[in-house]
Amino acid sequence: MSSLKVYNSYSRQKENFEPIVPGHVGMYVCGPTVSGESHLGHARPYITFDVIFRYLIYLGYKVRYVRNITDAGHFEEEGRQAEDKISKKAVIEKLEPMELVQKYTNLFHWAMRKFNTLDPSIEPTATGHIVEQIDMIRKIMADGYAYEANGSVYFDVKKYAEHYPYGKLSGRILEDLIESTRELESQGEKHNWQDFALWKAAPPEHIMRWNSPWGEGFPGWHIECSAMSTKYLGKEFDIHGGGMDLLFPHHESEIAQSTICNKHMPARYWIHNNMITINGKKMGKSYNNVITLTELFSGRNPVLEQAYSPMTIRFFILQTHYRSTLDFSNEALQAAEKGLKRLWEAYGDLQKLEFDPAKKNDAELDAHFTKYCKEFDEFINDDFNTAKVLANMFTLVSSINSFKSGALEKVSLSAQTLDFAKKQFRNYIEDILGLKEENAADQQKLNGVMNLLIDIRKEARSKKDYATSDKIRNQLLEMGILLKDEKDGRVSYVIE
RNA sequence: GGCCACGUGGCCGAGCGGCUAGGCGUAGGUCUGCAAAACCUUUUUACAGCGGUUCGAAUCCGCUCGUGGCCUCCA
Repeated sequence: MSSLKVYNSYSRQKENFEPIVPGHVGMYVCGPTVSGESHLGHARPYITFDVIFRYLIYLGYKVRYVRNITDAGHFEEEGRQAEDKISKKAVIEKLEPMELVQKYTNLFHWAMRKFNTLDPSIEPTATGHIVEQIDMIRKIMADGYAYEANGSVYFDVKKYAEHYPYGKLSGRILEDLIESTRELESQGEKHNWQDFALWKAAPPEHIMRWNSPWGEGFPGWHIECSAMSTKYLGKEFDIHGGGMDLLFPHHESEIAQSTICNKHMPARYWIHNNMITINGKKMGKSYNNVITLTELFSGRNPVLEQAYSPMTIRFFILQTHYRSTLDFSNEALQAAEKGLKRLWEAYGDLQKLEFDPAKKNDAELDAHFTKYCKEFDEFINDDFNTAKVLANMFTLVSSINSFKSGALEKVSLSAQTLDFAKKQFRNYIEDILGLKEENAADQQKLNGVMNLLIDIRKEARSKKDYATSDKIRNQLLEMGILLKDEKDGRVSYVIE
């Protein structure tokens, strides 16, 4: 069997995956900022890394998957006034900051469950690790790579770049950065424009604030991931993941901080997923083109022609390689919906197939099935190419349907091949790709059925055909569905 | 302006030097009281343009055009 190869953003090539500690994998993925509702773009990394997590487990690794919750909020760009997005919005909504954070965290978890993602092993919050962050900043200062200014602490990028390969991950050269400064913003209290904040002094109106050796303030954006990944995964761990848009400055800064503090590059393999676009543009708050997950599930957004179920979206994302951009469109989602349905039905049929010794074995067909099923391993090992795995499945779907329709009635797979195919399909569809039966999506259809029954019952009652009306009500009750005649004449139902 | 990706048949999307990607759609057909659904088959100048390397290029190199990402919060 082939071995796992992953594309490492740091080296810009595919590398054999070899964990630091045999049999164990530590993986850190940048989690959501819970200052607002998650949108389709956010679904991509968490589904992508869920498949990676699942596959590593499938391979037998003991995986510790750490995905943080950024609940401390970050200050805006230098030059503009520092502001904490979370506390700003909380004032508007008249909520406690932590209340707001809790609300969006819950919503995020709800959506992740809908997507059938496995829970991370640890989901640390930034606000819960202020102490660790302060400790880390102190170490960096003690080493002389950070300086204090008016209660804020900045990382000295220029000094770092003199000793370490700053910019390697994102393909940036410090000199270019200096030259490419488009606007001559005042660098203020920073020594150099490229320096980034480790700690920011909080202005009086800032609600989220903590005591620190440098006065009241809040942590800089990048330090939380360095602190939490170090705490739970160690000074060097296997995989660090996130969206491509985090390459710079976020991950570059993380590398710098951790390298100084821990005397070690934090991660061996950097894995980045590409963006989801809409009309060719990245989906993002600043472009004002987001479709939130609740809108997607309910269809309540003007650009949506219909609601799309979580599994449709998961499948849609898996049909593309994670490092390619993926453009949203109703047409593409609808194609995914139909494709998933076809795959799922054939999968069910396959599991029901029984070996029939009375039928003639077709060696060629046997080889065909074996080859295509074996290739699942090869493709997923090739930098998690879920698109190719799915393509192979669809090729076999035709054959499976042929068994069912009778076109291949006269022949049969060998017991061994059938068994292998069943196993591979189950392992990949359910365990690795994380697809599941979608009862929730059928809720709408159930509604239609119920309304039909309710109408029939109404008609029967109006004709005093109580035998029929009672039959409907009583039999539904036996199934656990209670019809309720409301006072205003409407009929509702409850599933018990 | 700097750095980096990408440009595949009606649409979406694999592809990493030779061998069928796949999905959706289309067109035939099977099934069916009718319809829908489902299923089968069909879709063999698709690879932005122009050069080059090679026995052979969508795939490597160069140039041109186009789109996008990062450089600022961002998955």
